[in-house]
Amino acid sequence: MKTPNPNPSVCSCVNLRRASRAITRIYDKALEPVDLKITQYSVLANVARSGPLSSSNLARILRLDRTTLVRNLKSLQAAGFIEDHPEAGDPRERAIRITEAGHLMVDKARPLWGLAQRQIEDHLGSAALNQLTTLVTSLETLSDHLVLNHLEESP
Amino acid sequence: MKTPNPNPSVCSCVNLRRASRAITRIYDKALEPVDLKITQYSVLANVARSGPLSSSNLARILRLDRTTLVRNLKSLQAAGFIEDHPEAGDPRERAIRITEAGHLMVDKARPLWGLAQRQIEDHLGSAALNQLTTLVTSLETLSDHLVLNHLEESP
DNA sequence: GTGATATACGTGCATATACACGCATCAGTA
DNA sequence: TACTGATGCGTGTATATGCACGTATATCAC
Repeated sequence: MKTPNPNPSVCSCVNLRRASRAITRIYDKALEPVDLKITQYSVLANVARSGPLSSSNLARILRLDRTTLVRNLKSLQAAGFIEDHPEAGDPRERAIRITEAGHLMVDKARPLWGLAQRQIEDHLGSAALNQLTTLVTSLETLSDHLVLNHLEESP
Repeated sequence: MKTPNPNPSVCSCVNLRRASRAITRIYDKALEPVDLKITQYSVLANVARSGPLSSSNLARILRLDRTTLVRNLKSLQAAGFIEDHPEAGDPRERAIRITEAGHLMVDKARPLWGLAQRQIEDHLGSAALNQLTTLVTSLETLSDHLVLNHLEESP
């Protein structure tokens, strides 16, 4: 008999990371038919919804490190799902926009994402999902507080 | 004015990944003085507690892909915190054990980990932490069900 | 206009994550 | 004994994550 399902850790961080890996497996599996990962679908769907925007702004929306996002965009660009053009106005800014192929892919992937989402809802229940959204906000707030406190070094 | 704190996503997976990144920042920041990441501390503390064991067994305990663990162990081994020796008996198995330096590091890191843990407990409350452990178990069970269903291909 | 500060962007580096392979060995079986 | 399936292990490849650093440009104060 092998170890079937080890208990949660005493460490909240380890538990959250475990939960994150588990749910990622579920969504990645659901998106397998269109050869997308949930991370890629998430970025693509966001660009589709928001319209052209800079990588910095997109990173802020996704709460993702800007440089991480830049690399994640690379695979989507290589696949032809997004474009990256210099923007008129501020020459530093570049505008990311979705392509026609990108739109088609989002339309194909959305129902698969919905499948995973429904599986999660059915299995966890709406109460747990609400608690999850609270958890995200709470942790991001605390993180901002603890990690980004180089703002008030009262001179 | 910049976007301070975007709302949670409609996607539970994206939300959990965001939460995972946020809490990882908090613990990594706490462990900064000893130059360890929470992922490394987690592995090291587990090896310290469990005693010598194979990478496969450790991966099962941590609910981590075995090949992922193998690479994570590399940095700990390079730092001299763990050793990896062939085991008597089955020549395929190798036994991972903590070194003296590893023990010292765990002792130095534990209070820093405890600091982060307490910050999380204070900020989230014990109810949320209990819900989190439920969430982990629930998601891992579902994941095992959905992803590892190559066991019953009723012949 | 000049200088300080903030912002936008990319790259180098290190680590984390997991799937697909291949190799070696063990254990059960014909 | 030879075959077969299960198990333990490592690597190749791809993606994800974030910090440190450097470059270019805008903006504000003077």
